[in-house]
Amino acid sequence: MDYFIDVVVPLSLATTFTYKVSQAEHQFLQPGMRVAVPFGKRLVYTAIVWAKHHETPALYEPKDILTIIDEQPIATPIQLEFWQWIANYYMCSLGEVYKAALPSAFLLESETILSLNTHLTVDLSTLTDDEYLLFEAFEQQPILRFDEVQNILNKKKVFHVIDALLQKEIIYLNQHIHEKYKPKLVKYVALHENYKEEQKLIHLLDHQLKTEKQRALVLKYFQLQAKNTPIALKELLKEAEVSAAIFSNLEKKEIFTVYTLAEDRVQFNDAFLDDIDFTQKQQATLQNIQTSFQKHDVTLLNAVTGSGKTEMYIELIKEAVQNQQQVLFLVPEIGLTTQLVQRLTAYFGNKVAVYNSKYSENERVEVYHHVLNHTENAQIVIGSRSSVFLPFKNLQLIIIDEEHEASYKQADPAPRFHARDAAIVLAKMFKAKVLVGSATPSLESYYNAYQQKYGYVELNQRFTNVQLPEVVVVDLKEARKKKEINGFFSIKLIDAMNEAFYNGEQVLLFQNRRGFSPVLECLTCGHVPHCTMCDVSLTYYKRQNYLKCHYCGYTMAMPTKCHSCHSNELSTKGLGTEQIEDALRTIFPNKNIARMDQDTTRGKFAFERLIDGFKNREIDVMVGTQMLAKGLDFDNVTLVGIMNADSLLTLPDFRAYERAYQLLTQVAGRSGRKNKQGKVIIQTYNPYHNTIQQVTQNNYQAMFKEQMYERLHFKYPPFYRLIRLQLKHTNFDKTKDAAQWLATNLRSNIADILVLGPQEPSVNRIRNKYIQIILVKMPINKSAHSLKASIQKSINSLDSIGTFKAVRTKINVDFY
DNA sequence: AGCACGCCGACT
DNA sequence: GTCGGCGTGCTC
Repeated sequence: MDYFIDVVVPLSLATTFTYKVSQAEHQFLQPGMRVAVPFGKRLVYTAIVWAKHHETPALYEPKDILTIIDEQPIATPIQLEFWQWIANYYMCSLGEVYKAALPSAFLLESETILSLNTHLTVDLSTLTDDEYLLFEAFEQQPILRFDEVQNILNKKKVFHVIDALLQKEIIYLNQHIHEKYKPKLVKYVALHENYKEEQKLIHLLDHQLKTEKQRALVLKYFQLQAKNTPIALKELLKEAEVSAAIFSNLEKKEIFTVYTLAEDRVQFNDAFLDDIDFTQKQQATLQNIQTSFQKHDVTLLNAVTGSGKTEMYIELIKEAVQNQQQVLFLVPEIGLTTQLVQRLTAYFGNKVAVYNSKYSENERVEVYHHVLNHTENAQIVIGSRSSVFLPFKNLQLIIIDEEHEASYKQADPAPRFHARDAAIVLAKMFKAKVLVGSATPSLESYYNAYQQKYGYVELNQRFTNVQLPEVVVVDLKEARKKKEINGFFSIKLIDAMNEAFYNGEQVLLFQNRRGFSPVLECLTCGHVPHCTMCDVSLTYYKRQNYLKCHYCGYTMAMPTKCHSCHSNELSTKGLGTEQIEDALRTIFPNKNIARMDQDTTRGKFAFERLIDGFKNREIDVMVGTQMLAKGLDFDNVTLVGIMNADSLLTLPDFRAYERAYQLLTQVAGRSGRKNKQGKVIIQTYNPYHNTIQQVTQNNYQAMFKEQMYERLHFKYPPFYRLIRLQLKHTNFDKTKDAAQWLATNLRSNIADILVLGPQEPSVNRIRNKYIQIILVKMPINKSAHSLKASIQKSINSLDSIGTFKAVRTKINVDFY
């Protein structure tokens, strides 16, 4: 009998691949274990075992695997089932899910290593120039990596040179696989065994220590030893306040020895438990959630900002933790959750682990292992969307905070999954409970609650007598007419800022655009500089004095003359955060002004530094983009200004009004503090716009009703499922023809769906590739599964047409 | 997705 | 003649 395994390779390929194994290997291997397999001519991939069987493939000769990597599966059966669901639902390959699901350090790199055959005398006259050059390099250094060869020959295509040397047996080749994960080693200190006996110890203390510093070091050692935990060298030196030189001296004299242990990077200080002071209202809400969980697996918690949502979460987590269950706490963007992590660790100490892409690979691997082994150290995982892929064993509670956030939906690369929706499916597999929370729920979730598919709990009272802020709308047209305006700032806004400053309070200003101004225009001929590779105008940055593309990052120096007519009358149009910052400095020259957007929060701690500066009240005004809206709690902000609400209302997106409502409400929620009502000023040219009115009246219901009507009428979610197909190619006509062909094919072959387009997106060229969009809508009550299969079929036919092969199709299910 | 292979035009 | 550009096909 022959033995085979089917494996998933980390590529975007639709099928699994079959390899041959020995009987012993077959017995040992289980689905979820990693194996290294040869793939194609010279690649090695870390594949994951999907299935075992005895069916000999008819059409090809299976290769053998190279090695087994794991002793135990690193993916659980539930995970593999979950991967399959993601691949089916979001129409992508298992390989793409596999790649997204594991920390990339688990996907071992294959590295080709070339070594010199030292037993051979080489006839140099038979070598070409390149071959000779490479041979010389080998004589210097007998082992070379592939990329080193590329450097030596100073070109990319080096295979033929290597091949030639391989043929002549001058060099040989071996695959070298290495784990990327290295545990961090920490040096610990122990007294040398010479001093185990008390006699000698006394002798040491009395006679052998020559200096005060040496004595201090040894005494501190004994002091720390009393705690009965390993003593880290670093800690000892710090506590004793001596330098490393003094220690190494004692080490040489064989008084101390050093040993190393692997240290977990992910460590927090011990918990200090604090009882939460619950208002009656909160107590009742908690009760309501628990009652709702008895009937519904998913419950929506609609809680206004500042109502003590987090305390509610903590209580629920406490219960799960007491029962040894695992908890997943999903958050939209981890950079903004430092405050949350601090609060949870205060209650649960080391039981809390954080999992997100901003942490290092090694930290991710550690959390993964902790979850896999169901250790205490990761009973509660706070994480961004990728943490739904962790290898949970006993997951019983999932909390999804700020559930309406669009960043839960992954856009690129595949799998283009929605973490909220995926988490709900995952919960079903575990029979776990899900709490989705928001102050401004997504229409989808609210509708689910409305239809009683989800349970629903409301908490509409703020925690500590903080009233909801007063919202004032300023009509910019009117203000301009009456000359009640100073640049971009209405007099009302300036007055309110002055009042806040007078009271020693802080101000947040929101503007949806970064840079100085999004358009540079020639006043003579109207020419606007565009990105050379994308169909967008370049954003002007005054500080750096350059123009930058927000799609591909291309920059060019600020022109002094118009490229088209050489006029030097260039003017900026439109408003970005940088320009507001500048204008503020002229109006309030002695106030501290800071800016928070993608451009100022680069680097690991830039964000924290800004937040800390603001918290410590070193900053009077913070100008920022959406980032300001995301769950930051400042206790001294009494005024929030929205520079121009219209930019939110004119976005070409069926969710624009919903998003505008959510964003404005969230930003507004930053205003107000204990015992003082906050103020929000919204500047707009459309003061009577429904959405603006709904925000000022804090009327979610009205927004919900209006938008649901629109969604039903124009056939959008939650009544219809959306699948967005994007076609991309360097040739405009080819892209368009392919899109036309596909749209026609979809229309004629699939009943029950609506096909819109093809159309060009508002930015129709990115990085020199043209884009066409087809939007497929299907009624929510039709079986999505078979319709998706038909769509896939159409795309496959497109791929099989010669001229359209090079056109890339991206599928985005539940497009956001 | 990578990556090799093969075909074609552009240069030492 | 070789180099490198791009289109095509394959990966167990």
